[in-house]
Amino acid sequence: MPELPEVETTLRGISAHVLNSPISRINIRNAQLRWPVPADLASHLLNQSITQVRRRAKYLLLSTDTGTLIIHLGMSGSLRIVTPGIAYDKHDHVELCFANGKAMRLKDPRRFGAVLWTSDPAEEHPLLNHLGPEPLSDAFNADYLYPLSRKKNVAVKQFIMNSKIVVGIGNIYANEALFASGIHPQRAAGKISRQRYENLCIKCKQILEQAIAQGGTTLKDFVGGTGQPGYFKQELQVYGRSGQPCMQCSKPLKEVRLGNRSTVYCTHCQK
DNA sequence: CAGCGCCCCTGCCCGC
DNA sequence: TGCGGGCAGGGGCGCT
Repeated sequence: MPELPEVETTLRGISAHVLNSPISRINIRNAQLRWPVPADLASHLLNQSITQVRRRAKYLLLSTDTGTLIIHLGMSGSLRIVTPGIAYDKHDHVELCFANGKAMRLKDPRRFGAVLWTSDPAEEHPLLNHLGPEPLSDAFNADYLYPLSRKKNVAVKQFIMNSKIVVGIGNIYANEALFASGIHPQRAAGKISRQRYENLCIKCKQILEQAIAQGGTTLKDFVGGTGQPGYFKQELQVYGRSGQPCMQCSKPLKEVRLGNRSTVYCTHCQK
């Protein structure tokens, strides 16, 4: 999936095309996602314009004057801007057509994504109201992270992948940030110094920003809003490189499973 | 209540 | 070439 950089890339790709143009038609081709796509979407959106597009965690928030369309891309979702009428892909679920002649299609083969509507401020939605800070915000720093980590036995990788602690850091970038920080992914969160957390925060930001600059990471099928793949894959130091030589010390990278997610690290460079 | 699996689903890759 | 098994970028939820 789309981790934060891929969602941010999608946001930037779709924004200009979907903003401030009345929605002329909505096609729900397959309502089955993580939750059913609301059948009454059209009643909220038809003839309305999207006045704001933003991201919170990995949620895309498209707001009109009366509410917000919440979109999550799950593991395999992508949004594309197309010309209405071109052939649908097999797993195109939802299409919004705009008066400007563009259409936005959500495709999600694995259906772990979501399309929801809320008439309340989106941040108050139950899926969003408990979320931790954005990793690229100033609020994400050692002053915040270090005290939270005290007495926590959970592995640091799981700690930074917990959206109540900080949002948007998924499996790829958790692996990468820990490698860049020289921190062993299985180290207990509570046993890491303030200084190392400071470094970890900086590395998280650097890696996420670098990935955004490259249009995200395309492993298999991710495309940004205008159909382009991301090029950060070639920058990956550890993710997907189990058994291959460490880029720093050449020792073979090790892989373990942590919280059911593949975890790759260097036994020599990460302590 | 923190923490841990399970599970939702399709597709792809690997080994036999 | 076909098929079964395992695994994949997320995260809500139920159970202990």
